[in-house]
Amino acid sequence: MMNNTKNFDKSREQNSLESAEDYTELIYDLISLKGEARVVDIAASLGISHVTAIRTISRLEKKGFLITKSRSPITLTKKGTSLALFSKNRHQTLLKFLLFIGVPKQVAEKDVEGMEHHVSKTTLKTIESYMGQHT
Amino acid sequence: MMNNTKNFDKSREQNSLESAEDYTELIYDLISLKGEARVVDIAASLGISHVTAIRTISRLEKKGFLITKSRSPITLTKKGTSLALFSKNRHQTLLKFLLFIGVPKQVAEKDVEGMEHHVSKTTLKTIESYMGQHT
DNA sequence: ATGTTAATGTAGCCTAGGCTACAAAGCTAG
DNA sequence: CTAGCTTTGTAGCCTAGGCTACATTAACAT
Ligand SMILES: [Mn+2]
Ligand SMILES: [Mn+2]
Ligand SMILES: [Mn+2]
Ligand SMILES: [Mn+2]
Repeated sequence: MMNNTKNFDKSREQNSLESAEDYTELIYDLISLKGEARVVDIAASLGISHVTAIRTISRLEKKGFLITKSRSPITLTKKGTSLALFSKNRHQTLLKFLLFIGVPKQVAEKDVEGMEHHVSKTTLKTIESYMGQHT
Repeated sequence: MMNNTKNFDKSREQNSLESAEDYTELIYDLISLKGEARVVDIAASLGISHVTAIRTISRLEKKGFLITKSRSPITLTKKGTSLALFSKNRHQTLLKFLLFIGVPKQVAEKDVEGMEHHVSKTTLKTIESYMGQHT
């Protein structure tokens, strides 16, 4: 107890990456599946208004994750693609793990969407290794 | 992919409970350990300014989790105590689980602080049962 | 008893993420 | 080719959660 300052801090810092992770992951998937990522589809997939999507996307552009061109589909930068791939992999691994220990699929899919953003690389590695040994 | 609207939604809704969970848990611990919970200690423990702590605490009071009295220590309502106990238990369980699968203590303690808020009751139960069977 | 320090509170500013209402641009059918 | 949807964009508002600077209150020590 007490003196967990750093843990809380980290938890909050990381939060600023959550959007980047969810958006890049989603944009990557939209491009794979539909050929392009449009604001409308992003907003629909995230269950938010297109206005909110536009503003978040514009922030992510400033941070170098993606590129927008007025009334054109959104594309990921190298940095954005990296983050998307990393996020997709982590999402996948965590989902598999929850299923592995017996969490029902519906629940696992819901929980992973939030949990994923707080799983460190070390924990991810540990999960992978644990599943490897317990098959 | 696509159509994960509800999962994202849930992930965001739940977010509004995060503060309540962290604050009630912390206040509960402060009372146990120091005999009372004061703004200064809450702010220090969370690594934020006392001003931010005061404002969040006042929001939590409006939501019925705690009671403040000018320049007096903070107390938890029944609702707040319930949430604290639930959060502490969930924190404990998740931490034990991460340690169980081999995550180093420092890392586990950091990750759990964020992850805990996204672990559903179903997943928590699953974790407990899994650990019970694999001891 | 009073001066200093510590704790609490207020004012006012910022960013991220939400929203509605409205405006403009672009596609698509008829 | 133009009328009407669809998509994108803008203006302006809100809340949560951050902050600094300053004010006030309470506690403590000399
Ligand atoms: Mn997510
Ligand atoms: Mn995800
Ligand atoms: Mn926490
Ligand atoms: Mn906790």
